[in-house]
Amino acid sequence: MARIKTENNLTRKEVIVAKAATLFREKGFKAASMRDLAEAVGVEAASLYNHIKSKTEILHELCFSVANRFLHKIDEVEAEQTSSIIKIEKLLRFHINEMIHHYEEVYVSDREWKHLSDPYLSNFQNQRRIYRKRFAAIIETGIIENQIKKIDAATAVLIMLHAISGIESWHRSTQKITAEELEENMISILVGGLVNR
Amino acid sequence: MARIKTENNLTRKEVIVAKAATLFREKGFKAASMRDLAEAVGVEAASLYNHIKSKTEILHELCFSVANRFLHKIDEVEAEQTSSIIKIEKLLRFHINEMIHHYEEVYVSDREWKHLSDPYLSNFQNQRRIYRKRFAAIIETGIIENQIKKIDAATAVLIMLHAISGIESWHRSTQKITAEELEENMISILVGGLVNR
DNA sequence: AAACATCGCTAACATTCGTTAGTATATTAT
DNA sequence: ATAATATACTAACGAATGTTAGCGATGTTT
Repeated sequence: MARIKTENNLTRKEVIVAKAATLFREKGFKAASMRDLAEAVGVEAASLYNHIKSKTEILHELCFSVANRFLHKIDEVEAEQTSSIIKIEKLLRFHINEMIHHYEEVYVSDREWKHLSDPYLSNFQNQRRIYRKRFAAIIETGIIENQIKKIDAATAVLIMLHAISGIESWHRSTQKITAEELEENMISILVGGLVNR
Repeated sequence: MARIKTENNLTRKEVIVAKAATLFREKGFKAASMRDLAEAVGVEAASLYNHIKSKTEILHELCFSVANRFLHKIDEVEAEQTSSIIKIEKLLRFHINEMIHHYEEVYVSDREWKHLSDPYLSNFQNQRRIYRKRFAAIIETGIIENQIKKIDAATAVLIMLHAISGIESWHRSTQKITAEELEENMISILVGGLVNR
């Protein structure tokens, strides 16, 4: 009888969620069926329900684990006694590395959260809105201190975050530059676009 | 008997495709059903098939009409006798305005092309790959001519294109800056991130 | 080895999906 | 007015979906 293999101290549920992240990224949440997921895990569809409550619960787990990591990071960065530019660079580097090393989860959280259902949906949207406001506030401080050129902070945030989601293309490309090169290139362009000179 | 209203010299098919664009953006291609679309158009689901061949055909139409506009534009820009920076700025402004004024179509083409089926799928992917290469080539020329800082051109393209897709957030936000302000802010940050100084 | 909990299986369910067939009703052309 | 065409309707199809019930197999604890 097939059994879900658990390695690296992962629970069976965590194995399912991880496989689901890959599948949701590849096909999209709606197009990925529980039978697809079951096959990827090596088990029958019904067996999944010994470990998870529903398909949507998997999406919850993915979206909120990602959101929490970002919220935790911005807490940390805000508390630091550094310039706005450095704070922004730190946040950007965190985003970039999350997108590089936790590609599937971050991507799914970014693109498929629409399929969450209330109250999780409004909750997620709120967190997201607040996160962006806090990010924008850092930029605004930088503008006041003349480190950053006079731009609309909300627009800047939107550019930064979406630009980073472009790492998706990097993952799928055949001739990749290294992760380090990618990070430095992105920082150079994005931070370079902000600084006042 | 309900009839599809056609205004502005649009065919009934074009009305359906336009409504579909809105629906596909809101719910995603897979989650938007033909019955949803029928309701939006004000007709029964089966009636749609007097005008379109299939659900996927609608997606074809959307994706390729958008892709063709961009290909046409890059043809035009490449032929001009101007600096790389100006060419890039022109392309960016075109992207920005497409995203502002043909939001639904462009967004859907960008996010839902995965649900195309072969041979349209590979065709679309090819066009996309070629477009990005041509965009990157312009950037590389700019680097050689010392107008643009030494960066990986492919990464720059990826940042630019994804950053612009962030206009999605602008559309959904409640307190919008004007379209003109948005355009100038984006150009300032994106072009500012490229130039060699 | 017995008892218990965990896990996976088969079978089936109610829905929803895209789509087709066949027919009725508008609109346009003769 | 009549014929021809375009468009909409109702009804239904087969396939795919998420999920549940019930049972048997496996693993763990006593």
